[in-house]
Amino acid sequence: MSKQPISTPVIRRLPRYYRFLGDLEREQVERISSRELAQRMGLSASQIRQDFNCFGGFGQQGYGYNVTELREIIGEILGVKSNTGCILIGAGNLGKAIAAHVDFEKRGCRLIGIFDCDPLLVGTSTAGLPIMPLETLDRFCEEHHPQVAVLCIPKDAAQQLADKLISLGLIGFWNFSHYDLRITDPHVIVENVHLGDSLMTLAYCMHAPSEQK
Amino acid sequence: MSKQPISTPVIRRLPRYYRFLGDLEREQVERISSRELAQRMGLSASQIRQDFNCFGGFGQQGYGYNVTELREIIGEILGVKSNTGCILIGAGNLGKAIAAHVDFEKRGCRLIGIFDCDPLLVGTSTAGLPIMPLETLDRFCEEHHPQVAVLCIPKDAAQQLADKLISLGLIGFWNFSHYDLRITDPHVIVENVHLGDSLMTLAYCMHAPSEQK
DNA sequence: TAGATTGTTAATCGATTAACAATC
DNA sequence: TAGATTGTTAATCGATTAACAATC
Repeated sequence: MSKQPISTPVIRRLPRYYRFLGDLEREQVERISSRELAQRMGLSASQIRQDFNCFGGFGQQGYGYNVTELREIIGEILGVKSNTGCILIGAGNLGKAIAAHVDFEKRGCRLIGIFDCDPLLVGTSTAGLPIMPLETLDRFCEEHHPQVAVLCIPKDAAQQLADKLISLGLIGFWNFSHYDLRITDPHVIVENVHLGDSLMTLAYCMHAPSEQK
Repeated sequence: MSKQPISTPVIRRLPRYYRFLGDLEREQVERISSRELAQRMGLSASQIRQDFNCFGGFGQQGYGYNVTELREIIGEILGVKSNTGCILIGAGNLGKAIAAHVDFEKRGCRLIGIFDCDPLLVGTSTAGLPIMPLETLDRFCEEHHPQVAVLCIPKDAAQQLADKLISLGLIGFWNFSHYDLRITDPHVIVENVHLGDSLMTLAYCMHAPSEQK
């Protein structure tokens, strides 16, 4: 379907398209033109058409795009129907909130294990899953072959744990530790989330000479 | 100091520079060249010099940059010494985790109030702050003039609440609701955080034809 | 058919990279 | 001084925007 690799900006816009199309579906909008969608999303119509045409022509001249159909196609591209096994490591405040708050299933993921090294947490459960001791991680991975690890651990532990997880076969990291993982293996994908950076950006824009985004 | 507005990509890199320089300081590195820093951060040396020179020349030819000095300057630019009053609305899982996990102070912000509409939560406290009923929001804002609202509320409540908060004088939103706020007022800054989008991007990259970032 | 809107090519804009003179 | 590395200008690259022919 796609001939040349999709650029990062396009990829990052896909989940947002998917979200907006979901909203439109809920509003029972049947079809939408690139112009209308652009207006809603604060993008340009050109950009939207360019983006969609990275993957093929989903629209119809003179008509626009069918909302349901388009949403399904983008969902397909994003792999929302897959079932990627995820484990979460670090069941502190943030870990628990992510386990409870993020709808993994809707995004083609399934949270199958939560781990922590704190004996006080081990045995309790979050999001319907028992928190397991870190010592059982190896065995768990051998048995269940999770692909993604959600890291909610202190920065000092991150790199070492990531390396270990790679050796256990993990190939994706959703990293909330305050540390930028640097992985050499090109097959391993890392998504670093720095909430602090996001807050600082907001703070900067609020006080910058001429507020910009 | 700055003549023309700083571009978004540059702004988004500033907190990351600040973080890495903090690491270097902790490692007691005194000076660093753009080349070395680039290597560490996975950027190009050119880009780093360009970025810094948006704000003025902080380096010294033949020497490089003084780590402590540079970190202080970037901190200054980011406003880490300011004291922006923040309130958090929605003390569910995610709200509590953010209150507890994000170091507001280190980023020039101060969390001064937490609100929720759930009577079961009101009266309890998180991150050393009592959770207050939403009915007291107006009064609180009139008294304490917070500038930033952290929104950890359901998507349906977001836009309406944001509008109300703007009328109460708030000018910045750190928005975790699953809804892209669209604010017309150019003085109001919005930073939308979509954790779900981030997870989807990761999932896409893991399964995309040729994994890219 | 006429009107609308796409898909796609070309033009523009902006960000990154390369190069090098300035200078510590 | 010679070597190193910045600050800054020019060249390149890539993403966004504009334009328009194709077509529903």
